[in-house]
Amino acid sequence: MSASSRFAVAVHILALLETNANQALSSSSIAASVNTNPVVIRRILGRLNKAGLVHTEYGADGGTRLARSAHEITLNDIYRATENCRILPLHASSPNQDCRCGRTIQPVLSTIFSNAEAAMQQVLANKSLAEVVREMQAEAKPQACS
Amino acid sequence: MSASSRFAVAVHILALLETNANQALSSSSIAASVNTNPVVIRRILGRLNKAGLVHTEYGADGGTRLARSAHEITLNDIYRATENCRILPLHASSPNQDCRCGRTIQPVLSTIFSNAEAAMQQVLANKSLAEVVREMQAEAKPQACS
DNA sequence: TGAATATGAAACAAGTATAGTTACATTTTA
DNA sequence: TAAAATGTAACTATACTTGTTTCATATTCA
Repeated sequence: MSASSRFAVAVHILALLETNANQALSSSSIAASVNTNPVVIRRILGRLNKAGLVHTEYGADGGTRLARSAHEITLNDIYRATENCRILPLHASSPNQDCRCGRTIQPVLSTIFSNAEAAMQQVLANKSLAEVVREMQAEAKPQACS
Repeated sequence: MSASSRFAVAVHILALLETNANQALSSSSIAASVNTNPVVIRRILGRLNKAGLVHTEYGADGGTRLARSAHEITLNDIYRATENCRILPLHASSPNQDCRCGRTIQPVLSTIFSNAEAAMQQVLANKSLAEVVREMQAEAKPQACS
């Protein structure tokens, strides 16, 4: 029932693009930060491209940049670009339609599951990429203690 | 990772137990409504048993009953009993710790993902099994039209 | 007591998704 | 034209879920 790690990697990629906004980054250089294969990065960049979150250029000196300001990208934008499925799936095979319970459970659950997923996405929608980058910079600094 | 339908099936099972509260149900009869194998049902019942949501008895005339009132069982109780993992996973392998972004992304994401998951579970916690059964009964009746 | 009926658990197969890798065609720039 | 980059296909390994068979164990009742 879990999502994939694509979402986490996608946020990582976009945070990296934001902190290096002066240049286009290649999939290889991104892969070095994520610690994985460049093709894995390119697969995720393909989704982010299709969603209009990044802009990629071919060729020598090519690479990827953010397509819009980090203030205008929410984590939910990234989530929807990278994950396919309902996070709370219904039955694998259809319940027995000759049973009253089997007939009625799925429409009821479908509504509830949609509401639950919407609540999760609302939290993501309230967090921008810019905020994430700011929190990462705070994380990098030593904490003041009392 | 493929998604698990255990949660949906577990709600189905418990709704069936509630609507047949006068008798203990065998895994075979439950399986007939869910349209699957009795062993699949017993695996899920094992989790529900461990969580204290149902009570199972061996032997002829055995079977499973709700361990407490349907008003006192929330969908989040069922969710936590049946699903293991974080719903929004972090990176599959640890990012590059020599990169500032690689070092700081995971603690930041971990907090955000926890908040998002908590919002989802809050929706589930606000819905009792009794409400689900009521909605299923409403679903079974023909709708009045205007 | 012994047959019948349950559960619990182990073992296995099939299906599906992810993550990682290699390889190669294509595009762009110098 | 060479170099550097993307996009994509194909393959492997891994992991999880679902479904299935099998069998030991517990309980009830004739």
